[in-house]
Amino acid sequence: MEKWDLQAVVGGSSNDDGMGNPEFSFGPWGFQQDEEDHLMSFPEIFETNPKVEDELEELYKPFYPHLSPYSTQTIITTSLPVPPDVDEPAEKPKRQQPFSGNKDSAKPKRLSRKNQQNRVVQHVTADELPSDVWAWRKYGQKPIKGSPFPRSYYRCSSSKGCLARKQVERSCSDPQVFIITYTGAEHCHGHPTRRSSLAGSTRNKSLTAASKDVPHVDTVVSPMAIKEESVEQGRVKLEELGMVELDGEEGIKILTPDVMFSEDELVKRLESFDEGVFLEQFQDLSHEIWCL
DNA sequence: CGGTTTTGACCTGCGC
DNA sequence: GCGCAGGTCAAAACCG
Repeated sequence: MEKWDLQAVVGGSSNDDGMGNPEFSFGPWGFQQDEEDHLMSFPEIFETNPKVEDELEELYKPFYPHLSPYSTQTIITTSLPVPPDVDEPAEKPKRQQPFSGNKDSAKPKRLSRKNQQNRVVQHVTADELPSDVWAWRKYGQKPIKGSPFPRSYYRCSSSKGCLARKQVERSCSDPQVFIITYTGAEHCHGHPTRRSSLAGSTRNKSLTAASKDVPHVDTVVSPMAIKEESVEQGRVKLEELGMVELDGEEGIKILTPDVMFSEDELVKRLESFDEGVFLEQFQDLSHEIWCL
């Protein structure tokens, strides 16, 4: 994956990073999805190239989250947002570290269950597993009583102080449905423009049972660093096509699954955007993805 | 080297 | 108070 950095987005919303900087925003804190059809079918491609189907399955899935008959649901269990509070996270009595000694009293403590009241729950299918702009690091996995599938625990790795977390588990009633629960606080930082390193992120997860149960969701690139003027051009044009919905002066809601290009390429494409050739360009992009 | 995943052990909340 | 289950830690291994 050299030429393109691709990122699929199931939900979209607009927000501000708190510093007055507008950004594209995706992820759990503003979920939206429509029922647009798509221009072409990746499964059709795979059917003609079965040998690489497995390898590219994870790649293609995010592009076409609507292929499944299921519809994504988002359940916000409480409407009260947890204020980002990095300096003073919800404190618990210090845990004794039996194997490391009492070596650290300053690092963030675990959140108590009572403090995880702000939960956003999404029910998605494997095809719809959302990939958001945040970088998540898996920090645990536990078997859940009553469910044959384990639950995986992820925390945001974009910023060391970020308390955003999510859990991914399969529904025991319908193994095709994944339950993604976002807990903790909102991200306390801007979206990562690029992952600092991909090391360790590409191991063959398909070889492990755990990964089969809970597919990994990776983060590649966000469009945050794109030239603002180009973004603005793209916004207007995408809105004209009904692909996005401008939300106020700065915000933008993605109404269709998105594809994130490399920054340079996206800028180029936005600058030369032409409705008339949009479909053709999309077909070309799909071909380039296939050629990876 | 710096990032990730894996995984067993430990901590904590909650019900009884 | 006890036990269970969920949530987290951190060492080890892995990867680019």
